[in-house]
Amino acid sequence: MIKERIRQMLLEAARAAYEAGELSSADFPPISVEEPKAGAHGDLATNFAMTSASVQKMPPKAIAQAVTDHISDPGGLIEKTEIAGPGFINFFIHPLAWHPILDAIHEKGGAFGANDLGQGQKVQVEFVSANPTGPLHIGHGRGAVVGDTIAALLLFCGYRVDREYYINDAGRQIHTLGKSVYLRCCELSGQSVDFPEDAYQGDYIYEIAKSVLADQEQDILALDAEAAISRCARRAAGEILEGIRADLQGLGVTFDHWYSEQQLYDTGKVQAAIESLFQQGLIYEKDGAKWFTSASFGDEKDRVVVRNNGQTTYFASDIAYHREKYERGYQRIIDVWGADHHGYVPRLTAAISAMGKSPDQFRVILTQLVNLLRQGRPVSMSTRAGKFETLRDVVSEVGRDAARFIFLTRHHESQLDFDLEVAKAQTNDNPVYYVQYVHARIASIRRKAAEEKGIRETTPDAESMARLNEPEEIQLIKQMGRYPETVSAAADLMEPHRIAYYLMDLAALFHAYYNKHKVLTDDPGLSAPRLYLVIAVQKVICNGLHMLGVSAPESM
RNA sequence: GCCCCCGUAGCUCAGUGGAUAGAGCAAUGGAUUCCUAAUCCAUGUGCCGCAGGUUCGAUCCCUGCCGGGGGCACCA
Repeated sequence: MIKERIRQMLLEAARAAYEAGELSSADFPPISVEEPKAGAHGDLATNFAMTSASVQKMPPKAIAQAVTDHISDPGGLIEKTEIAGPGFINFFIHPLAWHPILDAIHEKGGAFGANDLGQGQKVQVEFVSANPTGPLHIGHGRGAVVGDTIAALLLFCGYRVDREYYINDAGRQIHTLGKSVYLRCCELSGQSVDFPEDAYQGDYIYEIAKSVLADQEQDILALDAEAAISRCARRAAGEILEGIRADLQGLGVTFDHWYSEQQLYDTGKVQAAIESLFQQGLIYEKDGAKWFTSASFGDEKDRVVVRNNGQTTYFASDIAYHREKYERGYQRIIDVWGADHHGYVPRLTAAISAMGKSPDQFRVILTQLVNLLRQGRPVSMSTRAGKFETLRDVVSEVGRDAARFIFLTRHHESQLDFDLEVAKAQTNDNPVYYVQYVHARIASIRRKAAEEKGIRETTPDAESMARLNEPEEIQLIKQMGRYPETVSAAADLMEPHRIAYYLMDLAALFHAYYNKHKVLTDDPGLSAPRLYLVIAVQKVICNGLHMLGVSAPESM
């Protein structure tokens, strides 16, 4: 808010300077006002003079001088300005000018930092979408948390957001799953079976086989093999999906829609999508297969949608699925995938271009892989042997809050080392507690104020607010003032880790303040504004943690 | 061979064109009669992988190379 006012003042000053003949052009580039890294350079600074140099045909320092000479500051916001370096204009803001941020936080509460970037657009975030052929692993957990948090950010920024899970319940993998279960059923009933290597090896297959055998309604072994496999497949996919749903719920992730691939086939939407592309002349036949001309939409080659054996590919149903998404009225579509699918992006983007949708209506977020460690050593993740640490195991070992926070302490396109021991440690290696502790500490102060000190939570008058002038207090307020722009940047760039880092920074400032200054003093005129300050901190911490799906405890 | 991600302090990582590149961990020393020590304070370390280019200005953008990881089906 202060940044915006400075920007306005600069613009008016530039105009005034031009009218006074001190600038040669009224053509001003967009004015950027940033916080300098070094405190000695003031609270805010602009490079306006440098970016205007070529238009004005003047040295940056002369432009800076002309502009600063015409700055009008009736509100007394600015303590002083200076021209420095190659032509920066630095602003030193009056410390008390930051105080309105506190009022905004108290007024808006949980809505502080929200904006209307999305303007009510409908957006769908599709994430996880793991095949229901086995339990979720840690990598799925990362995708789940990143997707969930991106959805939360977009919601906070004025989008109408739906979270969706796409169930790959059609096709070969499901058939393989059914076969795996069926063979285990046979094995458990004493038959000797040849269990193929490409079948699912995990112990969970035995569990499902047992439950199939325990089902009294129908003797699976009496059916012919294909019918039995199909029955096993349905049953297994259903059970596994239930497990996935439960695991995600354990991570605090829930979906608005679970969308079935099989349903796309059952309702003829896959055929319709292929037909539509064919009508557009974008599908041709070659070698007995049907190809989509993805190369003409930026992919490196054309891709098969119907194989020469008549079966459609996964790509075909994905085209149909995304067509369906737009038909459901989503203006923006976001897919969160594991980075191992990155090669798939160009062809789906091609398909979406063929639907006449612009690239900014479709975005794929790729999450890089997670290395699961224990005390710095890799935990074996041998899928072949079917033995691996599941997401469920991890969450139950380290807890939801720590798991979620750790997933968000890296840029999603960086690989992540997830160390189980670190995740459990209650040290600053594990910053979730560091941030939560702020919330708990302030809750404790508030209890103490009410119960022992008899200090009421009020909106202090101007006179007592003026006592909120310690450097640590101003720092805290300034940091809280950064929350709205952090939220909009995180949403815009779909980088939820920015919120996590923001919270760690805010927490550090609070802990330092807490150690240096007492909130509850014998001086009511001082305690009241300080209480007002720390309650604001607590609200912002709570907002941010809530955004990340992490709890904000009253005590620890 | 082609594509994607990464390369920043001893380690793990922030830093979407600005001035003197930051944090945590690790190391050393200190702080608790006082609102929760899961906290704080002090002490220092960098050819921002390399080489070009664009720019008034590059860790950031472009090109090439080097190193690490992942992906390249009429599989999903």
